[in-house]
Amino acid sequence: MYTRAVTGEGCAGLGNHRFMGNRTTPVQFKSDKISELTINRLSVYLRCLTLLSDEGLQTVSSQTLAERFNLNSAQIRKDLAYFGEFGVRGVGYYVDELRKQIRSILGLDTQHRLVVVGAGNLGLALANYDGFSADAFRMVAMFDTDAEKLGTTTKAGIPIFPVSRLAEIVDSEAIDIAALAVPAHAAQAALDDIVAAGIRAVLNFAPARLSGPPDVKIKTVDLSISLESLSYALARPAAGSDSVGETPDTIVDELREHETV
Amino acid sequence: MYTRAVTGEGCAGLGNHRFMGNRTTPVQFKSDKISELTINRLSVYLRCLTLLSDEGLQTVSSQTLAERFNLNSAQIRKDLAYFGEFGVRGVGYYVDELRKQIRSILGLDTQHRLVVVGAGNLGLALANYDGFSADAFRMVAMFDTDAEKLGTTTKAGIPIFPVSRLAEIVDSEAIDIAALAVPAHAAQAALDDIVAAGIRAVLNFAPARLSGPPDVKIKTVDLSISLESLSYALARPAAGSDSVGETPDTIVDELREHETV
DNA sequence: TTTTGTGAACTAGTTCACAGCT
DNA sequence: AGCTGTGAACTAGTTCACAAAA
Repeated sequence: MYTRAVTGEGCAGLGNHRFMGNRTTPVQFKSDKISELTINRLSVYLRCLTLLSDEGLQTVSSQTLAERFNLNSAQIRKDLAYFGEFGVRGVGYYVDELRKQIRSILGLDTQHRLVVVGAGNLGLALANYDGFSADAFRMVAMFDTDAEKLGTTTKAGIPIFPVSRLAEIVDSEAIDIAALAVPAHAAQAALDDIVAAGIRAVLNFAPARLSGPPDVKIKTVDLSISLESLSYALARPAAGSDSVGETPDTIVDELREHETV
Repeated sequence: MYTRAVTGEGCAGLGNHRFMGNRTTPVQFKSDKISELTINRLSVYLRCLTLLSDEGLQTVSSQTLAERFNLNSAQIRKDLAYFGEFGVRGVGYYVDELRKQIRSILGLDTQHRLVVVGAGNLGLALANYDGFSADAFRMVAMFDTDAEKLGTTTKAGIPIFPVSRLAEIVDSEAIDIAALAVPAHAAQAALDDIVAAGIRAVLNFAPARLSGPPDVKIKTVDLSISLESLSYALARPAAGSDSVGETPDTIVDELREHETV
């Protein structure tokens, strides 16, 4: 059901930003519960727009954007419409303006400070990973329990601390987000430490179902599940070989409450 | 025209298709088009069952399984029912029997041989990652274009070859699956090489939309999108603080055809 | 014109609730 | 009795198609 937003009541004022949010909440939303799928697509749109911007494009229609990147134009419009009226009829969207809006919606206009818990292969790779936007995300520290690793730094110079100092450093370094890269059996305990330290957003790489308070956002990236679904696809030569079967993107996922394993 | 960009998985029911798997397809399926969501949950169920098996449990009902691991019992039954009748009324499911069935469905009863293309931080971490079941997945080789890395091996002893030898090694080593861990701008070219070498299943870590033939299964794990959705959650203190908001799982995702960026 | 924004229609996915088997 | 397997009901997400704006 289309919440309130749809019933035309939404004269919440387009474009004007009310500061309801205390912290950094620039854009006013028309609807409350926006799907994770929509949010993920926003990231995709942002990436596409950046490419177009680099090409020097000033404006783009949902139609063109969709054709260029194999998206659905109605979906683009609908996704954006949840957050405001960013387009101009007869023209399309102003590329740089829309990029700015999406960055704002996603909270990418403020910098997030990250730590990685678990200095194994994956944790070290994440800490040194240069794939995400450096101005929105800054890697600050790593934590591990292995005495040999403590006091050292990664190749990129990220220091490694004992987990016992997590709360202290989260506080002093204003850490926002933690990536959890410990073995499955240690994941719940590590998550508890992370939550106790005051972090409310966790990117979990442990193949485990974790439980945390409802206000902590846990996004799990499960490599085993991903690989196993490839295994399934191989076992089934079927697939959509019949038609143009396309499938855009999709995502990872998130969960909130209780959860285990 | 629906064509391109769709979601979930392939196009809606159009042509009927295939026959069941020829190769290693032991279980007979009742339905053709099974959702990616269902497949991902199968992996979760398998993990849960393994835990129960380790605890010595012989049988388990969907009810018990759901309570223990915060799943939905009707969904468990429905997911399993797509593939056969594995339960016994009045009893539940035989744990080890069901594990075997799920492994078979997911193709985990045959070993898959993997390569990683891109020997950067992430690629090396993947090659050495010990998180996935060693008997279903075997890491065989890595590929890179950086002359300095060639001829060396990873900590775990995986050799690194030039990308020019990809087709040769895929063939001689019977490689099944490739993980793609190169920078976004090089991803499409690397995918083309992988496809040309005969691989039909790719785990893509590049934050790029890739295009390949329809019969090649590409599963993208996009760390940037994951992080950005956490950023969104932080920007919006809201969340489901209102209710017991639960959100089961969800997944990564997959795509098939053309795709860019 | 062109292109947005959006109700309505449609499709996919989840949960309910119960007939029927053990 | 206990529990599966499954149609039916419901909820979520996507796509259509068009009125209204520029």
